[in-house]
Amino acid sequence: MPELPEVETIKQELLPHVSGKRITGVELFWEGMLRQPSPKEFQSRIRGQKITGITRRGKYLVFSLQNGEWLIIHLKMSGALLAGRGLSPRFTRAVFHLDDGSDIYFCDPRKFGKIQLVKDKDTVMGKLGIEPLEDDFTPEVLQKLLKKRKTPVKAMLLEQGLIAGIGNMYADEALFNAAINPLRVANSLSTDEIKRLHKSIKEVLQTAIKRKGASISNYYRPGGEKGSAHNHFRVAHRKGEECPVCGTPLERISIRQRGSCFCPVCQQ
DNA sequence: CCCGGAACCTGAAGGC
DNA sequence: TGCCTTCAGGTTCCGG
Repeated sequence: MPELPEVETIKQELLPHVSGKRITGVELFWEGMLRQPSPKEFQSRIRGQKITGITRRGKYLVFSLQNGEWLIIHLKMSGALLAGRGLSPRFTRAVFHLDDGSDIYFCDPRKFGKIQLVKDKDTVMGKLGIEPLEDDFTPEVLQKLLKKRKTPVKAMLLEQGLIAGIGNMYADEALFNAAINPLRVANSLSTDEIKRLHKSIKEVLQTAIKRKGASISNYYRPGGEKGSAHNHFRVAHRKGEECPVCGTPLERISIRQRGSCFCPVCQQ
């Protein structure tokens, strides 16, 4: 499922396909994915616009258009964007036609993904928290975020208004690498634990980007290839397997209705 | 403000 | 083999 590393990979690999191209039309096969404006207005406002760039903010993909508007896509659980010509991928919910004859297909079996066209991107993303891979995400910043919180640290890591882009898989991986139990109350972490967690978050995300994301569920890159990050997961989605450090069977518990895999020995 | 839980969705996996 | 149930989880919304 697309989290920060997957969305970052899609951004990088989609950019050469769309940069400088003009959108000649959009077909919508399921209108529920469109958050705003109405389908007809969306299609008329986006038609003819040149795509000038793509950025990522948290798990959002942000296309900048020549007229100053923003096409914002969230892939949620199962969304994927494929680039090609004359394809008909399964679960296609929308197709963007470009002026070089190529198409961008938005495929999403679960129909959770959302598309919107806005003039002010802050109305969508203004409440997002800090970007964990930027230099201003320091151990001190993390300490301040943790201090106010009485929730389990795992739940806190998933809050996009605090840190933007971490999802269930990478939260589990970061906590394991920092040897912190996911149920630990956020404001109870020691300075040393916060330093370890900060370092682990950066490393886990950077490494996953190098591996082009994790192809769990429906994640595909724009060319149709999978990522390889999931092959290197140490605890995420590995319930019952042996802990890579101590050999103890990994456990899985539910925290805020999210499956959380961890080692009961290494993460006390 | 803070926290937890339901709803949105449907393919895939597991049980019998 | 096939029907049925359960599970998966990012975000938004709602209630305590």
